[in-house]
Amino acid sequence: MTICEKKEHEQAVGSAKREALSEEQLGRVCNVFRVLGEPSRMKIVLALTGGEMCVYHILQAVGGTQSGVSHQLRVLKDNRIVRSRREGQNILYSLADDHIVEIVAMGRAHMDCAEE
Amino acid sequence: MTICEKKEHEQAVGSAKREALSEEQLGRVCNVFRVLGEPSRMKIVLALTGGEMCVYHILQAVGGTQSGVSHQLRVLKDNRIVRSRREGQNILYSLADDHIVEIVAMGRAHMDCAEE
DNA sequence: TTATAATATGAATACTTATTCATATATTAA
DNA sequence: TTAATATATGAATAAGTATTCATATTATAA
Repeated sequence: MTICEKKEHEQAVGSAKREALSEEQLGRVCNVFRVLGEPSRMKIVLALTGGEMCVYHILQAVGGTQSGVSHQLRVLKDNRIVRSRREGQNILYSLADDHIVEIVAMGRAHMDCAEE
Repeated sequence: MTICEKKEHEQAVGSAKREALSEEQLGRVCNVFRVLGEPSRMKIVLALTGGEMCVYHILQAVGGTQSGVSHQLRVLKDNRIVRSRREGQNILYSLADDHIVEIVAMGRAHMDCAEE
């Protein structure tokens, strides 16, 4: 592979390098997507679109094991996709912010247009 | 774990189940995010935000090996994140549609607000 | 029609991460 | 203060997948 000398490409390379995110920023952007890219977690996020829920009800909504759902909830929380508050014996989970709703909506839109 | 009888939760469970995506739909939504959740691929996508590029220039922009980038490009293409066209000896890659640009922009926005 | 350039691909390996199992913590009720 | 409920967590394993290496394919130029 020697050289492709298209001027537009070289400009694009230049701007790509200038505007490149730091490793840390890149990691943070990717984390949001990586976390949402797992069906078991996406199910939880979609369930929470309907509003705040305790773990017991999340479990009813998405299925699986208590331990599994709990682990996934922690990943979601660590990555600020969801937040939680305690109410008595229950911990109530909800989506962390509106970005999440929008991001998921975009994902669904892409899914629809990517349908074969 | 016996019973949490909050009426709102039960409604949320109900609507979550009614509106649940099929396994196949769920898989498609997740794929978009899973693919974007890998730094090596996100770098490529971000590079292509600046416009169409051949593999050689993508390689210059993101680093890594030729084989590695090529494999990642295939994953991106299979999931309709990018598309490609041949021009002589070169294959030119570009983002598949505007959804991608928007999804990535949202991811960045979430990253910013999730900053500690 | 051979050589070279540009890109793609199969197989193997190395990493990452989801899931499971057993157990721990925290809250309320008795 | 003991028992029960609700949720979380550590460690182990299993599953998935990124990366690498060697090689194949496709297009052009000599």
